[in-house]
Amino acid sequence: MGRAPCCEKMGLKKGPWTPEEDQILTNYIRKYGHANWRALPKLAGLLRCGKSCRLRWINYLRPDIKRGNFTPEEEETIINLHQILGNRWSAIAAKLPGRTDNEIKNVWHTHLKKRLKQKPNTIISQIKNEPSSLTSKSSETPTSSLPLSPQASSSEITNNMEDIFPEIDQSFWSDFSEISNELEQDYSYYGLDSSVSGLDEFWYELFIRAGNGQDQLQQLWS
DNA sequence: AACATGGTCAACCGCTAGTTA
DNA sequence: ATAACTAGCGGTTGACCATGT
Repeated sequence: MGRAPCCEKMGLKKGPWTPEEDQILTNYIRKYGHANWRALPKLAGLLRCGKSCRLRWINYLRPDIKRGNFTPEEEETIINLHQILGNRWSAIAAKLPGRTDNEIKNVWHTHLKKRLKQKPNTIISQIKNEPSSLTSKSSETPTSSLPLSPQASSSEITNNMEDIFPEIDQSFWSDFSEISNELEQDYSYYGLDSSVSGLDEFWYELFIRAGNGQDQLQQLWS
């Protein structure tokens, strides 16, 4: 499979965007949309590659972008989701309307990672002491009203996670479903307790086991 | 005032998955 | 089936700015 050539042709501009370029790109997309990023710069009259245009639009020019500092609630959501999803920035961004994966990634590396390093046990102890708090805060849905019974099996949990995190894209859930099925088939191999009875305990078990066998878990998520 | 250092964030790079011919 | 291509993702870089010495 050949690698797509990008920005290799001489004459294409790189580096920071000027207000004029922003204006041209915004006007073009408002008028014609962005069905084909590769063709767009030529059609719009920009000396940029399609990739650069796409990034500029998604991370900066899109009208629904929320500017300004992250709220404590947003930061908490990022921390919680990162515990579950790892570095799946686009999946985390899907849970935070108006925030981009790039922005979340930057915030994580510049602020949140350090904060967690200072207090490494905060999240796990929060889960352990008050397991329902994480789920209800991050999903804005009270645990009691989740579409799960306290006796839900892991497959039921898996099937209902799309309702709990509706904005996360479909591909993630198909991956997750596959992994969860494998887990259910061989609980003992991964060291999970098959008597785990509900969502909170399921995640708690998973986090605790991740602490002891992170390699196995990383393999599962990769 | 001048320089060093560290933090922030926009943008780029390289890879993969999905689509099309 | 497979080669060519595009879109999207996560990691990394580098310019800029603030702060410390």
